Amino acid sequence: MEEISKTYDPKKSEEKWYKYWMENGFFHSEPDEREAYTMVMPPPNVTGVLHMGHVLNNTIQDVLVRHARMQGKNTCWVPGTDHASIATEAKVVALLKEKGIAKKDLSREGFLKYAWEWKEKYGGIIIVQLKTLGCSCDWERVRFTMDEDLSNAVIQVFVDLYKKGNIYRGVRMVNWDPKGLTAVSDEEVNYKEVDSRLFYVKYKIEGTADEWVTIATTRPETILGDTAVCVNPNDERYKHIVGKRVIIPMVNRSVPIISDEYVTMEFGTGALKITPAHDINDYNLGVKHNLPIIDTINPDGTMSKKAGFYIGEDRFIVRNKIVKDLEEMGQLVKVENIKNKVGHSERTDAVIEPKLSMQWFLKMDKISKPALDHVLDGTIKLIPDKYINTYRHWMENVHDWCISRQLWWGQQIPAWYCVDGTKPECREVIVTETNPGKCPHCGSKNIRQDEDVLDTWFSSWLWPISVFDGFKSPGNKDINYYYPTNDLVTAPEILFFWVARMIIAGYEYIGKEPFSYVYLTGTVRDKIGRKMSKSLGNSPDPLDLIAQYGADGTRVGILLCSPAGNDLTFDEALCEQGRNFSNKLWNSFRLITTWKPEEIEPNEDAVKNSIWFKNKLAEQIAIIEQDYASYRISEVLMATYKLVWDDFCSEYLERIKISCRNGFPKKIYDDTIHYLETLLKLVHPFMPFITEEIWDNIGQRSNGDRIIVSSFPKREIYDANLVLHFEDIRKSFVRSGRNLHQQINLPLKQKLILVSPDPNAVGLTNSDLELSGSVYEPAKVNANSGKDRLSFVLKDTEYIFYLPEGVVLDKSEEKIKLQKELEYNIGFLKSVEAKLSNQKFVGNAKPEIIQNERNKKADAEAKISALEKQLENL
RNA sequence: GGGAGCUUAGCUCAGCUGGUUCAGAGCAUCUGCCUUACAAGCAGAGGGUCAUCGGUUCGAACCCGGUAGCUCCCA
Repeated sequence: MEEISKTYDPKKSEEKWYKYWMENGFFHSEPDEREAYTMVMPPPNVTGVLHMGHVLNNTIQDVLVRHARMQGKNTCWVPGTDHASIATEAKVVALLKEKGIAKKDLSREGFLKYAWEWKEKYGGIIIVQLKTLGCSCDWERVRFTMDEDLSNAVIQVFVDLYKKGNIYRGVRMVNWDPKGLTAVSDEEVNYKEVDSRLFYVKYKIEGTADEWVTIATTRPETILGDTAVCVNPNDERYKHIVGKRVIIPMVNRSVPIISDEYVTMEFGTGALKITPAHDINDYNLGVKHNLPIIDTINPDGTMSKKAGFYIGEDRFIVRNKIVKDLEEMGQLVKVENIKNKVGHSERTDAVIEPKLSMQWFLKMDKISKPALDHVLDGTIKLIPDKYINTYRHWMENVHDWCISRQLWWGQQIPAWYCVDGTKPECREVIVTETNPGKCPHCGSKNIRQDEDVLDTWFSSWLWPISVFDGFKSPGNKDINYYYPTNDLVTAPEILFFWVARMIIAGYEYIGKEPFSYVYLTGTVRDKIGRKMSKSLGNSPDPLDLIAQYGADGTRVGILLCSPAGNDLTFDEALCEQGRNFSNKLWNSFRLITTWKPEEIEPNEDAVKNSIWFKNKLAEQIAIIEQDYASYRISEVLMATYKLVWDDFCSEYLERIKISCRNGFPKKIYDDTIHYLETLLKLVHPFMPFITEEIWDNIGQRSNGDRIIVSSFPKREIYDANLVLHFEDIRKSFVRSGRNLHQQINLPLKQKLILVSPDPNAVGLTNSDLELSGSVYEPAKVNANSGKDRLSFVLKDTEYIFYLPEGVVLDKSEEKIKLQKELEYNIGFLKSVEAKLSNQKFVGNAKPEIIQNERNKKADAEAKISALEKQLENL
């Protein structure tokens, strides 16, 4: 065999095995008689590049999929991308701008041509990047939310919901993004605390010479659209002016002073200016009090003609200008610095402008009911379940969903308007899947399709159904076999945006939940707790990490610290730990290859070591199985990590090295290979590449004999006492012997001479003695008596060692140590005795608990007497 | 303003039904080692008033209430 490199080289294996898996169709799924395990990937934005959040999310998915595959299930992990209308359109607009093309100079078709070109060229890079991470998706099933079939499904659903009366069109105050030039949903607005100024402006009361009312506002530019001033009816200060009118400065409009309990008396002056066109609360008050609406701001955030002043100038520039003008007019009373929360667009970060416009809405009250019920009744489980509260709260207070977006990139709303100028009485709205050609009401051919497209979430909420063509051909083989899917792995931020809506669609269109488990991952943060983001530049490039630590190392790095639902502060050192783990595994394999099995009988020591590890392995497999069942993925990883490193490498292999020093029995060799193979299987979901590589190297493998499709280790009966004995006796003995060496600064090579009791009597073996740095030679001591002695207590038995010749013991240190231990044990005994003499404890506690205390008492007493004897000996 | 959650070692987190020495793990730190698989390693060690105050209980990190700090959601 050629020499194996001292360190594991990920580059060689990663490309090789990914290609191999693909070529052999291990990722691909077709319905068959096996149990299905299905997962749909949360489709990343087509504009995106791989970031740490994706690494976390997709690694967890891959672990689940690989585990299920090894359990013999027919696994199908559907990848894909989301068209992300706002983000993508912004990207394309920016690219065109660079080329000197303005969007407004293009037709819809012309723009979409560029957009598709962009998508083909740059879109979905992220999907390819997932391959380097080792994701075992079914690439033959990759989907895009604007694929023809998926788009048709969106249109079909829109028409269906419209016909059911769930979709309506209405004027609403929407969150307008003046940069993206579109409405965004409530959920896409981030409220950020910012430093603002609160301006106090006085309005003259109509018909008086010098009576004024002072209002406070953070947005003086909206004064031009004021249509009332409102005070609290209980406010004594203003009772006398309710019903009078005030003059709005600059525009000199006369507006009423109204009263409403909505107004907080304590804020500002207690008098609130009302601008129904530009504030959601003002709008609601306006509706209530029948106030006129004056829209003074254009879609791009500049002042409109209706404002009368500053026309065409930006709202923020106007804010400063109007303040100056008001000051000159003597109507600015004072300015205060305050902090307030201002809505920003999640997509463009522009300050949201509340704006009235005609939008399409989906009624949520009835349709969302099953989605709430089935999470509460446990049909769908959220992991961790603390999110149920949040989910319920949202679903019980759900708002209608604004589904129209003023964009071109996306599914155009299938609504046509009759716009025939000659027949003004016909304002027919026709909602239908295909262009009706003419108005069914008046017969006019002058009809125009709605310009807007649908919210991207209106596509992705259908994802678990549409990727299996459940709308195009209901009841087809795929949808019947794969739906409901099993798990969904996603971020809590989109629990409502996406998860809740998928559940709604699932019940509405299939009558069944889209998935059984929702695993919510945490947010990846940097070392100082900031969310990792492109704009902050605080995220490492995952591809760099993979290049540096290997895909396996990176996967382990991100999972080491990521319990479900908790944020994780990512540190590159974790990937280093992952890489080191690869190397550990690699070297254990390298050690085994140096062994040449012989047809000899193993000695007792070797047999004992092997039996111990067999049982240890079984014990841990049971724990791992349990952890998988409860989705404690990072616990699975940690258990596996320690099993490989501590138990297999540090204990088992080290002992076997000793017990098989004089020839390697085939029986033990075979056991060891079996153990390694079992461990590789346990590790495989986390580290697919290195495990396949080692697997391939430790045997003659046929083409189908690959770890990726091997069967996951199953729970077996094991002897818990045997495992316990190893920890309590054999391991403790070794540790104590080593400690004694450390204490007296004696190298392990210089052996302590054990004189009592017989190690065999308590089940110690040669490897225990050697690892502890001792030999059992009581005969030798007779000649040496008088030498210094060391001792320790192991399970209430005292072990006495003699020092090798020429080594002198510093007794004082030893005494101090023993004294300390004695004191601790006396204290412990006291606490146990106190418990046992407490009548209430004895009367109330369960019998087994009391027995336990009695055992503790006996143990402590034995230990104390042994320690006292030791001290005497010194 | 309303609601939810969190606070355990220097860091990141476990701790499931209140009861074994239950105060844990990994990393980091410190000490000693280039011991023939691995220094990306080996062997040891130190480190916590379980945020805080009170209550329930024979017994509380765990259950209940108050307080402080942090996070998220809704307005």
